Amino acid sequence: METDLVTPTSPRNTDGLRAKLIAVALDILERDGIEALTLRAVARGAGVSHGAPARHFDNLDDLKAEVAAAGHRMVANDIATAVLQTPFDDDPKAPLIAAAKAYVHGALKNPGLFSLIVRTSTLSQRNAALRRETRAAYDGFHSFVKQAQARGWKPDIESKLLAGSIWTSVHGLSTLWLHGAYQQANPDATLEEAIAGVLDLG
Amino acid sequence: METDLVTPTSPRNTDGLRAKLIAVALDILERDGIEALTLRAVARGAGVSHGAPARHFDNLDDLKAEVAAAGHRMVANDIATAVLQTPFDDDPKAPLIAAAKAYVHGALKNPGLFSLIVRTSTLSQRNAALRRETRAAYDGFHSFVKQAQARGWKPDIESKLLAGSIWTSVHGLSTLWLHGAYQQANPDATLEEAIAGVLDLG
DNA sequence: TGTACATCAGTGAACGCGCGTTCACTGATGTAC
DNA sequence: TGTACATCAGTGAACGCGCGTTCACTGATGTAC
Repeated sequence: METDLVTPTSPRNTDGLRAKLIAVALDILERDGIEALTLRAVARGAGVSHGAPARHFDNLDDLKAEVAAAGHRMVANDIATAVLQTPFDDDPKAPLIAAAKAYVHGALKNPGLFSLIVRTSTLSQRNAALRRETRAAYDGFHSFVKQAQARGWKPDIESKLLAGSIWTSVHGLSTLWLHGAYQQANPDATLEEAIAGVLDLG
Repeated sequence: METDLVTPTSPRNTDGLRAKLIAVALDILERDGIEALTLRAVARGAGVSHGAPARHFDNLDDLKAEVAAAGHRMVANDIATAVLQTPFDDDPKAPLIAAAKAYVHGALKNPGLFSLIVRTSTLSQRNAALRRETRAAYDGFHSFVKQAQARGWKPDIESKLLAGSIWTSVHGLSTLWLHGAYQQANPDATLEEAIAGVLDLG
C-alpha cells in the first residue's frame, strides 16, 4: 500500500490504535527483536484482538514499512540533535563524531529496529514515506559533512564520496559491534576509540 | 551442539547426506534468502524425507551454524585467493583493494549467506568451529594490512585499528549497497569507486 | 432536542499453512563367529 | 564361505504451534432530519 504522510482522516477515528500499534511494534523490536514482530504480537501488546490491526495496515509488510519509517525519523532526529548540541570549537569534525556516536548508540539501543530499517530499504521502493525518510536522513548527514569541510576538515575530498565513506564505516561498525564481531577481532578497542578511528582513518 | 572440525566417523556413513544438506542450504540461501532456510526445505532440496536432517543436526540452529562456518571458509578463501593473485607493484594497497572487492562481491553474490554469517556471530559463542573461522578470517585480513603497511601504506597507524576500520567500511558498504541504500544516496557512484573511496579516505 | 439511520473499528471464531520435532518402523550394511 | 545378529540412516505419519488472513457480527459514535 502506498501510504502517504497524511493519514486519511475519518470523522470518528482519532487514529489512537494505529499510533499505539506502531509504538508497540517499536517496543517489541527493542525487547524481543525482529523475529518477534508479527501482527498478532502487536495486537497482543496493544490489548486488542488479533484481527484489529487489519483495520489499519493492509498486511505485515505494510506495518513493517510504517514502523521502519517511524524508526528512521527517530534516528535522524537523534543525530540532528546530537550535531546541533555539539559546537565546532577547534575541531571541525566534532559534530560528525557526535553524529556517528548517535548513529551507533541508536543501533545498539534497538538492534531490532536497526535490522528492520536496513532490511526495509528494499521494501522502500514501494513506500513513498519510507523512501522520503531515507533520503531526508542522508541529505541531513551530507550537509553536516559539508559544514565540517567548510571549516577545514578534509576540504579536498568530494563531499558526497566522503559522506558515503563515513556512512558505510559507521554503519558497518554498528553492525559488527552489535554482533560482537568487532570486539572479538579487536578485544582492546573501546567503542569510542573505534568510532574515532573510523573518522580519523588517514 | 559443540561440533568439532573432525566429524564423528561412522563405519558405514560416508557423510554423503550431511555434506549434501549443507550444499543445499547454501543453494537455498543464494536463491531464496535466509527466510527460506528451514530444515524441511533443506530436506526437500536434498530429496530426502523431512525427518532425515535430524540424523545429522541437533536442530535448526545447529545446521545454520555449520552452514555459516562453511560460508565463512568460502569467503575467506576467496579473499585470500584475490590477495595472492594481486601483485603489490607500485601500489602497496592494491591487494587490499582486491580483498575488499572479493568481500563485497561475495556479499552481493549470496546475500542470504552474508546475512547468515553476520547474524550467526552471536551464535558463534556456542560453536567452536564457527568461532575459529571468524578468528582465522580476521587474522588473515589483518596480516594483509600489515604487509601493505610494511610496504609504505599508512605505516603510522596502529595496524589493528586500521584493519578494523577497513573491515567496518567494507562491511558497511556491502550491506548498504546490497539494499540499494548507497546507490540511492549517491546515484552517480559506481561500486568500484565506492570501494576505492572507502580505502582512500583521507 | 430527539430520533432514525449509516458508518466502521474492533471482535472472536475459523481457515489453511509450514514449521520443528518425535517416534515406531524398515531395510541396507557391517561385524562376529 | 555362510549365517545370525547389531547398528543406524532414512521413512512417513503424527503432534502441537503460531502465523496471516477472512468474515459475519456488534456496538459505539457521528450525521441527517
